Amino acid sequence: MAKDLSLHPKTLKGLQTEVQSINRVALSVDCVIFGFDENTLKVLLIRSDLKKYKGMWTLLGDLVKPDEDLDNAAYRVLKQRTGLGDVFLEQVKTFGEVSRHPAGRVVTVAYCSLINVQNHRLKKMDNELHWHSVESLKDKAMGFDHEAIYLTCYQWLQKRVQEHPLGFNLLPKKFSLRELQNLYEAILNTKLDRRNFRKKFFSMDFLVDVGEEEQNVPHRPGRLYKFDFEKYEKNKKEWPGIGF
Amino acid sequence: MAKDLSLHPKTLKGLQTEVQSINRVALSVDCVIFGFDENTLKVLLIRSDLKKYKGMWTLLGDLVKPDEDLDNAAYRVLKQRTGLGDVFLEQVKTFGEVSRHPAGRVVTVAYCSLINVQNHRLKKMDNELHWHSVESLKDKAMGFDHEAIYLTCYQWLQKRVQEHPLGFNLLPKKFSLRELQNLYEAILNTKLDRRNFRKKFFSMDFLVDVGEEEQNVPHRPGRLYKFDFEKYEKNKKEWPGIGF
DNA sequence: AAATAATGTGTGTATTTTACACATTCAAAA
DNA sequence: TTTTGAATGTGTAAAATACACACATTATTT
Repeated sequence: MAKDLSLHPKTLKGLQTEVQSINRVALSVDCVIFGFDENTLKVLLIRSDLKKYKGMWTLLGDLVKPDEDLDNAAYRVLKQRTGLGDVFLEQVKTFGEVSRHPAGRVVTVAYCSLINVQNHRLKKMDNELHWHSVESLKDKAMGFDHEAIYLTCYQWLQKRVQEHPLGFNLLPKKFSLRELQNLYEAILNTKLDRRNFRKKFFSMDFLVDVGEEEQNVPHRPGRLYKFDFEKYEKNKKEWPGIGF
Repeated sequence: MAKDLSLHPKTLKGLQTEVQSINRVALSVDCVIFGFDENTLKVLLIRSDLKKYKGMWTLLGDLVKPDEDLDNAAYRVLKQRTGLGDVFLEQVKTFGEVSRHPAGRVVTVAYCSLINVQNHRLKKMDNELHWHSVESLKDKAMGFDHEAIYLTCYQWLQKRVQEHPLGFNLLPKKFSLRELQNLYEAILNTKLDRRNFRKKFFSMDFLVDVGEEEQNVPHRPGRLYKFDFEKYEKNKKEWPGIGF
């Protein structure tokens, strides 16, 4: 049985013995990558090659390297799979059940990423890399504990998108209010009132009219806006108030 | 350089090779244990014995054992130090910077715990185990990256306590509204209006009058209430609304 | 018995949310 | 060219919620 690290951490050498002992686990990151396309919220998955999970879908992940920060590992996976850098990425939760991985103890840190799929083609070298609508995922089986991880991240997104301006990461730089509303409706799986939605976002005062209009829409084009981060930082309210 | 786990996970045997390879790290849990006493929010810390952090304070933690779930490891640490079981404990964030630990790569999963210190004596076997007020911690140095971990958990608590009924875990089963308000004021570091606070909590409709009054107070005693979890579950609102 | 200090209850105002209606503009169809 | 359709863009009233604030009540202490 391992000695207790914190109860008797007398010397650095003693600690090093502990740290380098058998008391170690494999550590991975798994990315839940969301995209928004055709008014649908989608998740990027790859097919599992493992016999045990034959035909099932899994999140994109990899082992964390010994000299690699967690965030960097997640960025690496993301870049590797999508070719995209400088995208939204945030740690959500760590899953460490002993038997969650058939190959042994693997603890995984789940990340949520939001990317703009506009003008983005997946690298088809990975021919089993596909977008799956959140809707369709209800009926699909996922390998490992990836369904639990995905659900955690999806619920995290649903909550988070209501209290922080994350959603814009899923849209092109310039977007119409209709697109923004479609996004929120897709994420929250609700219908929202168009006028109140508009009023809400204008009142928060971080949308800037870029003076352009939608192109190639089969109806009256809407104005295009961009999200102004500085304005948001200046005006954001600190006190949400108690309520539950 | 390690092979990519997800790009080529052909066989279980191959995976096992990866998982059991050098590609492993030490994993620990660290608990930010909050208590509420003398109208003050406090954190339980131990003094570091490490030379590098001589005299500094650190969180309570330990290495996760190879056959131990993360949550269980945190529970174990908590039980070991406080003697308490069945207490509030929730995972907050994982800290995995490569050089965060002087003894080598140690990734740690931070947990936040809320305990009721009423009628609770610390096990003085650990004579360097002490409560520290959140206020006093501003001026104290902490070892490792524990200040960052503590701050993350404190901010997490401040946000969380406003949207979920966590606070009750810091109070005795029966409490007065004044105690509850003092708790919120301590956590949020604000003054709240007594009448509106009262109205707020009564309107949420999960406080049950236990028909008793405060004892041994030097003024008119207040009524005692308890938190009714079932009532909360029934009445809680689902839609907080967009706003940031 | 008086003074003190906290509990317990409203009430009016401001702010925010919600429901809802109509005119405008562009594109496509006639 | 005109008409029609469909979505954009704006406003207003009612309802709900948050906020500021005052006074009577009750137990303890002097």
